Amino acid sequence: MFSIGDLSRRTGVKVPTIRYYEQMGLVSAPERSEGNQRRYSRQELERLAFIRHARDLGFAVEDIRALIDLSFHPEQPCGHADKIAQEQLASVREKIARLRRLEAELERIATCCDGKTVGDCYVIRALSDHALCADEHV
Amino acid sequence: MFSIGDLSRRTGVKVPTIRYYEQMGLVSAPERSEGNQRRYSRQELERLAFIRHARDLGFAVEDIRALIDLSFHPEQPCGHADKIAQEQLASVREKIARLRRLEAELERIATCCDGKTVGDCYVIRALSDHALCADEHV
DNA sequence: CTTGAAGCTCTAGTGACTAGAGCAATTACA
DNA sequence: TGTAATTGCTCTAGTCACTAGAGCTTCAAG
Repeated sequence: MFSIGDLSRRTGVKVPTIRYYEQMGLVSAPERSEGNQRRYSRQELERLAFIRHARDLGFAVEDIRALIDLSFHPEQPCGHADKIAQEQLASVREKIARLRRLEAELERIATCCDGKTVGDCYVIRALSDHALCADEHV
Repeated sequence: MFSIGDLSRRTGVKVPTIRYYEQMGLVSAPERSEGNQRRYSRQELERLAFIRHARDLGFAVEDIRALIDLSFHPEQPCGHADKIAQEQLASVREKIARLRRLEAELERIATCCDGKTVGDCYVIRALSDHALCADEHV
Protein backbone atom coordinates (compact mmCIF):
# COMPACT_ATOMS: atom_id res chain seq x y z
CA MET A 1 0.00 0.00 0.00
CA PHE A 2 1.15 3.51 -0.80
CA SER A 3 0.57 6.71 1.09
CA ILE A 4 -0.47 9.76 -0.89
CA GLY A 5 3.10 11.02 -0.62
CA ASP A 6 4.47 7.78 -2.10
CA LEU A 7 2.02 8.09 -4.96
CA SER A 8 3.05 11.67 -5.51
CA ARG A 9 6.75 10.81 -5.65
CA ARG A 10 6.20 7.87 -7.98
CA THR A 11 3.95 9.64 -10.44
CA GLY A 12 5.14 13.23 -10.16
CA VAL A 13 1.60 14.40 -9.41
CA LYS A 14 1.53 16.78 -6.47
CA VAL A 15 -0.29 15.69 -3.33
CA PRO A 16 -3.02 18.35 -3.42
CA THR A 17 -3.56 17.55 -7.09
CA ILE A 18 -4.17 13.89 -6.26
CA ARG A 19 -6.80 14.91 -3.73
CA TYR A 20 -8.27 17.26 -6.32
CA TYR A 21 -8.49 14.42 -8.84
CA GLU A 22 -10.29 12.35 -6.25
CA GLN A 23 -12.78 15.14 -5.72
CA MET A 24 -13.30 15.38 -9.49
CA GLY A 25 -13.86 11.65 -9.68
CA LEU A 26 -10.84 11.00 -11.91
CA VAL A 27 -9.36 8.63 -9.36
CA SER A 28 -11.62 6.78 -6.99
CA ALA A 29 -11.54 7.33 -3.25
CA PRO A 30 -9.03 4.81 -1.84
CA GLU A 31 -9.08 2.81 1.34
CA ARG A 32 -8.12 4.58 4.53
CA SER A 33 -5.71 3.68 7.33
CA GLU A 34 -6.92 3.45 10.91
CA GLY A 35 -6.02 7.11 11.26
CA ASN A 36 -8.02 8.09 8.16
CA GLN A 37 -5.06 8.48 5.80
CA ARG A 38 -5.35 7.42 2.16
CA ARG A 39 -3.83 4.07 1.25
CA TYR A 40 -3.42 3.23 -2.43
CA SER A 41 -2.97 -0.04 -4.28
CA ARG A 42 -0.68 -0.59 -7.26
CA GLN A 43 -3.69 -0.39 -9.55
CA GLU A 44 -4.42 3.08 -8.32
CA LEU A 45 -0.79 4.05 -8.83
CA GLU A 46 -1.03 2.94 -12.44
CA ARG A 47 -4.22 4.82 -12.99
CA LEU A 48 -2.68 8.00 -11.68
CA ALA A 49 0.35 7.47 -13.93
CA PHE A 50 -2.06 7.15 -16.86
CA ILE A 51 -3.69 10.43 -15.89
CA ARG A 52 -0.35 12.14 -15.46
CA HIS A 53 0.76 10.96 -18.84
CA ALA A 54 -2.41 12.11 -20.53
CA ARG A 55 -2.26 15.51 -18.80
CA ASP A 56 1.34 15.88 -19.93
CA LEU A 57 0.08 15.37 -23.44
CA GLY A 58 -2.43 18.15 -22.93
CA PHE A 59 -5.60 16.09 -22.73
CA ALA A 60 -8.38 17.83 -20.83
CA VAL A 61 -9.66 16.21 -17.69
CA GLU A 62 -12.93 15.42 -19.44
CA ASP A 63 -11.06 13.60 -22.23
CA ILE A 64 -9.14 11.64 -19.65
CA ARG A 65 -12.32 10.66 -17.92
CA ALA A 66 -13.64 9.34 -21.24
CA LEU A 67 -10.41 7.44 -21.92
CA ILE A 68 -10.51 5.85 -18.48
CA ASP A 69 -14.13 4.84 -18.97
CA LEU A 70 -13.13 3.28 -22.28
CA SER A 71 -10.25 1.38 -20.74
CA PHE A 72 -12.78 -0.32 -18.47
CA HIS A 73 -14.56 -1.68 -21.53
CA PRO A 74 -11.79 -3.35 -23.56
CA GLU A 75 -14.30 -5.10 -25.81
CA GLN A 76 -15.65 -1.85 -27.27
CA PRO A 77 -14.47 -0.54 -30.62
CA CYS A 78 -11.65 1.89 -30.08
CA GLY A 79 -12.87 4.52 -32.53
CA HIS A 80 -13.74 6.81 -29.69
CA ALA A 81 -10.31 6.72 -28.10
CA ASP A 82 -8.80 7.30 -31.49
CA LYS A 83 -11.07 10.26 -32.08
CA ILE A 84 -10.10 11.87 -28.79
CA ALA A 85 -6.44 11.50 -29.64
CA GLN A 86 -6.94 12.85 -33.16
CA GLU A 87 -8.78 15.84 -31.85
CA GLN A 88 -6.08 16.52 -29.32
CA LEU A 89 -3.51 16.34 -32.10
CA ALA A 90 -5.51 18.78 -34.20
CA SER A 91 -5.81 21.17 -31.29
CA VAL A 92 -2.09 21.00 -30.57
CA ARG A 93 -1.35 21.74 -34.22
CA GLU A 94 -3.67 24.70 -34.17
CA LYS A 95 -1.99 26.09 -31.08
CA ILE A 96 1.40 25.68 -32.71
CA ALA A 97 0.26 27.53 -35.83
CA ARG A 98 -1.15 30.34 -33.77
CA LEU A 99 1.95 30.64 -31.63
CA ARG A 100 4.13 30.70 -34.74
CA ARG A 101 2.25 33.74 -35.99
CA LEU A 102 2.66 35.41 -32.61
CA GLU A 103 6.34 34.56 -32.64
CA ALA A 104 6.82 36.26 -35.99
CA GLU A 105 4.92 39.32 -34.86
CA LEU A 106 6.80 39.57 -31.59
CA GLU A 107 10.13 39.12 -33.32
CA ARG A 108 9.32 42.05 -35.50
CA ILE A 109 8.17 44.12 -32.55
CA ALA A 110 10.86 43.20 -30.08
CA THR A 111 13.90 43.34 -32.30
CA CYS A 112 13.57 46.63 -34.07
CA CYS A 113 13.23 48.86 -31.06
CA ASP A 114 16.24 51.13 -31.27
CA GLY A 115 14.61 54.14 -29.67
CA LYS A 116 16.05 55.53 -26.49
CA THR A 117 12.83 56.58 -24.79
CA VAL A 118 9.35 55.21 -24.62
CA GLY A 119 8.24 58.05 -26.86
CA ASP A 120 9.83 56.45 -29.87
CA CYS A 121 9.84 52.85 -28.61
CA TYR A 122 8.80 50.53 -31.38
CA VAL A 123 7.24 48.07 -28.93
CA ILE A 124 4.77 50.68 -27.70
CA ARG A 125 4.11 52.05 -31.16
CA ALA A 126 3.55 48.62 -32.64
CA LEU A 127 1.04 47.81 -29.96
CA SER A 128 -0.71 51.14 -30.35
CA ASP A 129 -1.04 50.86 -34.08
CA HIS A 130 -2.41 47.61 -35.32
CA ALA A 131 -1.81 48.82 -38.87
CA LEU A 132 1.91 48.25 -38.31
CA CYS A 133 1.26 44.52 -38.12
CA ALA A 134 2.55 42.46 -40.98
CA ASP A 135 -0.58 40.36 -41.06
CA GLU A 136 -3.66 39.81 -39.01
CA HIS A 137 -3.23 37.75 -35.92
CA VAL A 138 -6.46 36.49 -34.43
CA MET B 1 -18.85 59.55 -27.88
CA PHE B 2 -19.17 55.79 -28.09
CA SER B 3 -21.40 53.47 -26.17
CA ILE B 4 -19.86 50.31 -24.75
CA GLY B 5 -21.43 48.39 -27.65
CA ASP B 6 -19.79 50.69 -30.21
CA LEU B 7 -16.47 50.18 -28.49
CA SER B 8 -16.98 46.45 -28.52
CA ARG B 9 -17.76 46.37 -32.23
CA ARG B 10 -14.82 48.59 -33.12
CA THR B 11 -12.22 46.76 -31.06
CA GLY B 12 -13.56 43.22 -31.05
CA VAL B 13 -13.45 43.14 -27.25
CA LYS B 14 -16.68 41.77 -25.82
CA VAL B 15 -18.86 44.05 -23.73
CA PRO B 16 -18.49 42.16 -20.43
CA THR B 17 -14.75 42.03 -21.01
CA ILE B 18 -14.60 45.82 -21.34
CA ARG B 19 -16.38 46.14 -18.03
CA TYR B 20 -14.02 43.59 -16.56
CA TYR B 21 -11.01 45.60 -17.78
CA GLU B 22 -12.48 48.66 -16.13
CA GLN B 23 -12.81 46.76 -12.86
CA MET B 24 -9.20 45.61 -13.17
CA GLY B 25 -8.10 49.18 -13.80
CA LEU B 26 -6.78 48.46 -17.30
CA VAL B 27 -9.10 51.05 -18.79
CA SER B 28 -10.27 53.96 -16.70
CA ALA B 29 -13.90 54.45 -15.76
CA PRO B 30 -15.43 56.61 -18.50
CA GLU B 31 -17.99 59.38 -18.33
CA ARG B 32 -21.60 58.37 -17.94
CA SER B 33 -24.76 59.44 -19.76
CA GLU B 34 -27.68 60.92 -17.85
CA GLY B 35 -29.03 57.41 -17.53
CA ASN B 36 -25.73 56.08 -16.13
CA GLN B 37 -24.49 54.40 -19.30
CA ARG B 38 -20.80 54.44 -20.22
CA ARG B 39 -19.73 56.98 -22.84
CA TYR B 40 -16.25 56.64 -24.30
CA SER B 41 -13.99 59.09 -26.11
CA ARG B 42 -11.76 58.28 -29.07
CA GLN B 43 -8.77 58.14 -26.74
CA GLU B 44 -10.40 55.41 -24.74
CA LEU B 45 -11.20 53.54 -27.93
CA GLU B 46 -7.53 53.62 -28.86
CA ARG B 47 -6.47 52.44 -25.47
CA LEU B 48 -8.80 49.49 -25.67
CA ALA B 49 -7.48 48.68 -29.14
CA PHE B 50 -3.97 48.70 -27.67
CA ILE B 51 -5.07 46.27 -24.98
CA ARG B 52 -6.79 44.05 -27.50
CA HIS B 53 -3.71 43.97 -29.63
CA ALA B 54 -1.43 43.12 -26.74
CA ARG B 55 -3.79 40.39 -25.51
CA ASP B 56 -3.86 38.94 -29.01
CA LEU B 57 -0.11 38.74 -28.78
CA GLY B 58 -0.43 36.83 -25.54
CA PHE B 59 0.74 39.49 -23.12
CA ALA B 60 -0.57 39.01 -19.60
CA VAL B 61 -2.82 41.66 -18.17
CA GLU B 62 -0.06 42.67 -15.75
CA ASP B 63 2.34 43.18 -18.64
CA ILE B 64 -0.21 45.29 -20.41
CA ARG B 65 -0.70 47.37 -17.34
CA ALA B 66 3.05 48.00 -17.25
CA LEU B 67 3.14 48.88 -20.95
CA ILE B 68 0.27 51.33 -20.53
CA ASP B 69 1.98 52.94 -17.56
CA LEU B 70 5.10 53.29 -19.68
CA SER B 71 3.22 54.85 -22.55
CA PHE B 72 2.16 57.62 -20.17
CA HIS B 73 5.82 58.44 -19.59
CA PRO B 74 7.23 58.86 -23.10
CA GLU B 75 10.41 60.43 -21.78
CA GLN B 76 11.51 57.30 -19.91
CA PRO B 77 14.03 54.89 -21.40
CA CYS B 78 12.23 52.13 -23.22
CA GLY B 79 14.33 49.27 -21.89
CA HIS B 80 11.48 48.07 -19.76
CA ALA B 81 9.01 47.84 -22.64
CA ASP B 82 11.64 46.04 -24.65
CA LYS B 83 12.25 43.61 -21.81
CA ILE B 84 8.55 42.78 -21.53
CA ALA B 85 8.37 42.09 -25.25
CA GLN B 86 11.54 39.99 -25.18
CA GLU B 87 10.23 37.92 -22.31
CA GLN B 88 6.95 37.40 -24.08
CA LEU B 89 8.84 36.26 -27.16
CA ALA B 90 10.87 33.81 -25.09
CA SER B 91 7.76 32.42 -23.48
CA VAL B 92 6.05 31.98 -26.84
CA ARG B 93 9.09 30.14 -28.16
CA GLU B 94 9.10 27.88 -25.15
CA LYS B 95 5.45 27.04 -25.63
CA ILE B 96 6.07 26.27 -29.29
CA ALA B 97 8.92 23.94 -28.43
CA ARG B 98 6.82 22.14 -25.87
CA LEU B 99 3.87 21.79 -28.20
CA ARG B 100 6.13 20.43 -30.93
CA ARG B 101 7.19 17.61 -28.64
CA LEU B 102 3.57 16.88 -27.80
CA GLU B 103 2.72 16.91 -31.47
CA ALA B 104 5.34 14.30 -32.23
CA GLU B 105 4.19 12.12 -29.37
CA LEU B 106 0.54 12.42 -30.30
CA GLU B 107 1.26 11.69 -33.93
CA ARG B 108 2.90 8.47 -32.89
CA ILE B 109 0.03 7.60 -30.58
CA ALA B 110 -2.86 8.62 -32.76
CA THR B 111 -1.72 7.26 -36.09
CA CYS B 112 -0.74 3.72 -35.34
CA CYS B 113 -3.91 2.54 -33.71
CA ASP B 114 -5.09 -0.24 -35.95
CA GLY B 115 -6.75 -2.29 -33.25
CA LYS B 116 -10.44 -2.97 -33.50
CA THR B 117 -11.33 -2.84 -29.82
CA VAL B 118 -10.16 -0.81 -26.89
CA GLY B 119 -8.42 -3.91 -25.62
CA ASP B 120 -5.69 -3.56 -28.21
CA CYS B 121 -6.06 0.17 -28.88
CA TYR B 122 -2.67 1.78 -29.17
CA VAL B 123 -3.96 5.07 -27.80
CA ILE B 124 -4.95 3.49 -24.53
CA ARG B 125 -1.85 1.34 -24.32
CA ALA B 126 0.44 4.26 -25.06
CA LEU B 127 -1.15 6.29 -22.33
CA SER B 128 -1.00 3.42 -19.87
CA ASP B 129 2.64 2.70 -20.50
CA HIS B 130 4.90 5.67 -20.40
CA ALA B 131 7.75 3.41 -21.47
CA LEU B 132 6.26 3.35 -24.96
CA CYS B 133 7.09 7.03 -25.32
CA ALA B 134 9.82 7.90 -27.74
CA ASP B 135 11.26 10.45 -25.39
CA GLU B 136 10.41 12.18 -22.18
CA HIS B 137 7.87 14.90 -22.44
CA VAL B 138 7.70 17.23 -19.46
C1' DC C 1 -45.76 55.98 -27.34
C1' DT C 2 -44.40 51.67 -27.43
C1' DT C 3 -41.37 47.95 -28.19
C1' DG C 4 -37.12 45.68 -28.46
C1' DA C 5 -32.31 46.13 -28.21
C1' DA C 6 -28.75 47.49 -25.45
C1' DG C 7 -27.19 48.84 -21.06
C1' DC C 8 -26.70 48.48 -15.85
C1' DT C 9 -25.06 45.89 -11.32
C1' DC C 10 -24.27 41.90 -8.95
C1' DT C 11 -23.11 37.18 -8.09
C1' DA C 12 -21.30 32.96 -9.42
C1' DG C 13 -19.02 29.71 -12.63
C1' DT C 14 -15.08 28.10 -15.71
C1' DG C 15 -10.45 24.79 -15.69
C1' DA C 16 -6.98 22.86 -13.35
C1' DC C 17 -5.04 23.48 -9.94
C1' DT C 18 -2.43 26.08 -5.70
C1' DA C 19 -1.95 28.15 -1.03
C1' DG C 20 -2.81 28.40 3.64
C1' DA C 21 -4.88 27.56 8.28
C1' DG C 22 -5.33 24.60 11.92
C1' DC C 23 -5.29 20.34 13.26
C1' DA C 24 -4.15 14.72 13.59
C1' DA C 25 -1.41 10.66 12.44
C1' DT C 26 2.79 8.48 11.44
C1' DT C 27 7.70 7.61 11.49
C1' DA C 28 12.56 7.97 12.85
C1' DC C 29 15.60 8.15 16.13
C1' DA C 30 17.39 8.45 21.08
C1' DT D 1 9.03 4.48 25.37
C1' DG D 2 9.33 9.44 24.43
C1' DT D 3 9.46 13.02 21.44
C1' DA D 4 10.15 15.72 17.48
C1' DA D 5 9.89 16.04 12.55
C1' DT D 6 7.37 14.90 8.79
C1' DT D 7 3.45 13.81 6.53
C1' DG D 8 -1.35 13.68 6.36
C1' DC D 9 -6.24 15.46 7.02
C1' DT D 10 -10.27 18.89 5.86
C1' DC D 11 -11.79 23.17 4.60
C1' DT D 12 -11.81 27.64 2.49
C1' DA D 13 -10.23 30.80 -0.71
C1' DG D 14 -7.22 32.42 -4.45
C1' DT D 15 -5.27 32.14 -9.30
C1' DC D 16 -6.11 33.97 -14.52
C1' DA D 17 -8.90 36.07 -17.82
C1' DC D 18 -12.78 36.03 -18.61
C1' DT D 19 -18.09 34.25 -19.23
C1' DA D 20 -23.01 33.49 -17.93
C1' DG D 21 -27.12 34.68 -15.88
C1' DA D 22 -30.68 37.21 -13.12
C1' DG D 23 -33.29 41.09 -12.74
C1' DC D 24 -33.56 45.53 -13.61
C1' DT D 25 -33.21 50.38 -16.44
C1' DT D 26 -32.29 53.27 -20.46
C1' DC D 27 -32.11 54.26 -25.17
C1' DA D 28 -33.31 54.59 -30.19
C1' DA D 29 -36.39 53.55 -33.97
C1' DG D 30 -40.77 53.46 -35.92
